[in-house]
Amino acid sequence: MKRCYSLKRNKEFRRTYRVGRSHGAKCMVLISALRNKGEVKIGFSVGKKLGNAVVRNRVKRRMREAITPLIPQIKDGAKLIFIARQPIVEESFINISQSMRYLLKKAELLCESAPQDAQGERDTQ
RNA sequence: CGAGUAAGACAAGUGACCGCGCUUCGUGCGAGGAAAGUCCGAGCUCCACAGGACAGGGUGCCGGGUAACGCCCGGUGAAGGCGACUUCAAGGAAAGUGCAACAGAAAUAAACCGCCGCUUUGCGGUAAGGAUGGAAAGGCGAGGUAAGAGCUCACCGACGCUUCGGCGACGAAGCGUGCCCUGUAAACCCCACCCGGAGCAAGAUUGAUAUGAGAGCAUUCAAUGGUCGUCCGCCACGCUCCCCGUAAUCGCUGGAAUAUGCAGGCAACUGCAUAUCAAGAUAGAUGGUCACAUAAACAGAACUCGGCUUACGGCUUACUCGGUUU
RNA sequence: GCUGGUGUAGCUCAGUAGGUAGAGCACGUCAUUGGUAAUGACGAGGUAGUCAGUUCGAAUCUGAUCACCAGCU
Repeated sequence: MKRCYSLKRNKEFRRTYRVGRSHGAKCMVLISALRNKGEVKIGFSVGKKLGNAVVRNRVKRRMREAITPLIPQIKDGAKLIFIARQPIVEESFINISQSMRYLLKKAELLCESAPQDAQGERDTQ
């Protein structure tokens, strides 16, 4: 995941929290806000309760790696925040990326196009 | 074989595909021994080139090392352990002040009981004995005495002096003093030495907003600020509350650097020569999936170094004690 | 990253130039009441976040460590 897709400023985080709608899964929560213009921006929030710095970094890295193949399919102007929950620490990579797909589908942020979907399927294998 | 003591290095690598940051654009480089805690010491930066006095803080056996240190090395002394070995904030209590609960006759100064003597409602001598206590007037034995007492003597301890050894802390030997002052300085304190303050969110440059709006106080002194706690001294200048705004670049990695060899030193460490350049992010990079029998502990750089402390995995070497066998 | 502060009974807090650790609320028992509340009496509950050190003796002094809280953009 390139740096330019990441959600950075505290202000943007606050705006997304205020405007966005939330969807939950077992190991993470998605907060999403759809704006008309702009690029896709994705932020990750990993709280201190999950563990020490090594654990938190690993969670962030795996979440970033899981979202990367999905970025082209996300609608323009989407601002996303993924909040990690305790079970993600023990979760396998495949489950993480599947639950991300599930959350994005639930939030209706994926573009509907068959070949990209097929690509996603191949990735999960 | 068991129990222990000390020291040391390593704590991940290779390949495939897909990624991330830096970039001299080349498939070049890319977390640790503790990156951690922030407990010390420095570099660097700014504040009056940091001035005076008083506070305040730190260190505290000796010698050496170091840019510096509260760190390290080698010694001395004390304490612990059968031992290998380990630990120690280890100056001064005769400069002064304070504190020592309870118990005990008595706690820093002694006569409550006891013992002895006498001129016996008492007076005097006496610290050998007396359930306490952390600490009770050097210990123990002999002589001595009315009873006792370093009163006298031997040994041990303490203190002082001299000589010798050592750079020194100190040690050894000899002589003398009957021994007149308990503990606590990690209580205040005294002595010696050290410390200006803040910290990369330091600070510099370029922008933007703009001398912003409202309320209160003051308009000579003063007050306030300029990074010291107080005073002096110096400089600047209206101050306080509240609302709005606060971006980018640099600082940012070549350094008391690392590796190897030689030399000096018991060692810590130092000198010389050669070679090398090895993360630099800014919501914060080092990853994901798989294979190699199998990757497992503690753990993630944020200005940089030197230490200390704490967390933790398996391994190697040397030594000590005990048991068994030869 | 840097700088401060706090840990004492179930809860909220006292107490410190070192000497048997206390208050209020809450809890238990008894009294009071026809019964409950309020009230009164009695009682239980702590080794002071943890581990070392100094001291005869540590909640208090010193060091290390753990947890929590606050401030600086």
